[in-house]
Amino acid sequence: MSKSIRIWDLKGRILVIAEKPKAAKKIASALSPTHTMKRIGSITIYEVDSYSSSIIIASSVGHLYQLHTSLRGYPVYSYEWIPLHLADPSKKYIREYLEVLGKLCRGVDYYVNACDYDIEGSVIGYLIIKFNGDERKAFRARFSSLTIEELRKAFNNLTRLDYEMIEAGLCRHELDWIWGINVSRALMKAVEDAVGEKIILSAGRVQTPTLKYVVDKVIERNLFIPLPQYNINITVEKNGEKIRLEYTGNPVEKERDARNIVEKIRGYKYLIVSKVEKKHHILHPPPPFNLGDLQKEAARLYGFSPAETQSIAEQLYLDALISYPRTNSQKLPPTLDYRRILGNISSIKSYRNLVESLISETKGVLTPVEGEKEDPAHPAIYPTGVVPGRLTEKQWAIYDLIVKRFLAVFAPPAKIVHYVVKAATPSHEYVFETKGQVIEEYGWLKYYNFHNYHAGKIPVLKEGELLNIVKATVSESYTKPPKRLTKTDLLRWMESVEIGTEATRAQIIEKLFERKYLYQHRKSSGIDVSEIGFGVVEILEKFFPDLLSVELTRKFEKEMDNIRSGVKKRSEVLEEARRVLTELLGKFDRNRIEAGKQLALRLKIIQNTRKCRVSSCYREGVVNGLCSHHANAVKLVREYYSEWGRRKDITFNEYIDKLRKSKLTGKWVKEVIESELT
DNA sequence: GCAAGGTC
Repeated sequence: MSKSIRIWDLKGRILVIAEKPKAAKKIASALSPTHTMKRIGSITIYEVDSYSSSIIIASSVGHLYQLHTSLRGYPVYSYEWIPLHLADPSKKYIREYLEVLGKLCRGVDYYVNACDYDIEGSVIGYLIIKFNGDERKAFRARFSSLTIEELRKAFNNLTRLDYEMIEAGLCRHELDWIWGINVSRALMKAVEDAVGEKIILSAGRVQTPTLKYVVDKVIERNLFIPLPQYNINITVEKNGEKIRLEYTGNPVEKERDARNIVEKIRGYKYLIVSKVEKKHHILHPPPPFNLGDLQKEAARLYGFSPAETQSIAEQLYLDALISYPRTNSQKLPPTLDYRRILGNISSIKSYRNLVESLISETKGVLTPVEGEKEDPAHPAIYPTGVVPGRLTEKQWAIYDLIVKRFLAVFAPPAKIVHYVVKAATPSHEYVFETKGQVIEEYGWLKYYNFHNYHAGKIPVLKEGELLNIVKATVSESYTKPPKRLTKTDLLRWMESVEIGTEATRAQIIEKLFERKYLYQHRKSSGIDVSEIGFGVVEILEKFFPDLLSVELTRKFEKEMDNIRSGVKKRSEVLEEARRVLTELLGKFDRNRIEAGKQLALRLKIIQNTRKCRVSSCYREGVVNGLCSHHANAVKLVREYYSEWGRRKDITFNEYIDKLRKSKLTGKWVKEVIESELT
């Protein structure tokens, strides 16, 4: 049945189900400007009557059902959908929505699933109709934005229920559930069997690759050995003004080479300006915010965690100050009345001048820039124009970012000059330079004033000019370890490999902290991995390697596509997953006590009889009494000595002493220096 | 109790 149908052709009572209250309201407005509003308890529903039908628009609040099992132990493959408030007491507001929807479902002739048009929306509406109504009398409305035009089109082109999407969505839920629940239970049971303690551990398709990403970075840092390198610094003079130039060949690897270069330079009295280059760049405004971009900016400017920014944005949304924040889109709805919003914003004192300036600068022609990213259900984040009442300092900070970003998207580009001045020795053997950038026109930077561009000056130098050398020196520096990751780095990584969603990424990062796999490093904004964090990754690497890589997500996505295109059935995909898991869990069981002991060691519940010789280490000694990481550190310290020797005259003992005193040396390297090499 | 996903 590919034929579509108009909602107005249905006779009798029709229930339209939206994904959330705000969407229900927009749908009601699109169906009829004269719709009526009714309250049942604390819930609002809308009614639209025609001569032959009565349409009720009601809303869900996201998922109302959750997968659940009453069985203990693993492997467990039997589960059912139960109301969310029964599974999670913190969600008790769900109950009232479910009661209202249940009652409405039982009193109508037709159903329309008008949840967001994606696999989750298909599941949300389907389960409500399946458990409370009659899916044979159900239709689907398909729209990609909540504008009046799109909505009207969707309700004039209702199709049958989209079973391909529903099946794909149900399958995604079930796959995540059987992988997550079974492997989490296996980890917990292992510890319990080994040492009799109940500790909450978990693993999953999104959280585990994220943990593994941090673990790999921390291993790299902990094993880091800095290398010396040499910079040549030169100061020249012009009209009594001193200018510092950088050697274009910096850094130099060998100390002797650097000293030789400086000796030669000192033999010359002056440098010749060989090139003066000015490049004009146009810097276009950034696109309007999606949630990820907002989280990154709030972290960069105010140090807010992604979860905190999300929570504040949700509060602003519920106060109607901003549009829906859980969006990936960098595009504004073309039908939005930008002029009206700007007018309202200008009544806020701190924005009046900015808005006036924007209107005059653009001559009232408001064309927003947009980014590449899209979202099937929502546009980019924008201020609604509702004037805020009292806001906390943090709420104000987020609101201010959103308003200023919204202003900036209409503003003209900024103009920047990049300059490079090069000067060489008379032999042209050695070339030095000074670079910088200067703002010519502020453009959008005036509205979104959160960038460090300076209106500095360009040094006035001409090609062929001579510059007296006043100083030439060598300075020693060291290669730097990779930076500690922050929560924002994790969020950015999750976005880049496309795991998790706008709504869940920040929560999943927090979950890794709740499990105590990760913790905040004391003296920096960075993240460190705990012993149990390392331990869980090591055990999973051994028994459930699929869970550590983002490839599992890619595999799920392919299976969802197969289901949507009819190539595979949900039951086949689940059958395959059960087969794989049963085998892996079986192998795990045969090694469960040993795995449990390894985890218990890291939890410091038991002591290792064959502990690594490094006193602070809880891992097992496997190579000459050292754990694999510390053994690796010893090997690296020896290997790096030859590279240090090539760069600089130094004895082994002096080298070890340098590493011990340097802040750049990795933690495990320092530990083996203390216990093994002194 | 354990996942990941939606939204107040």
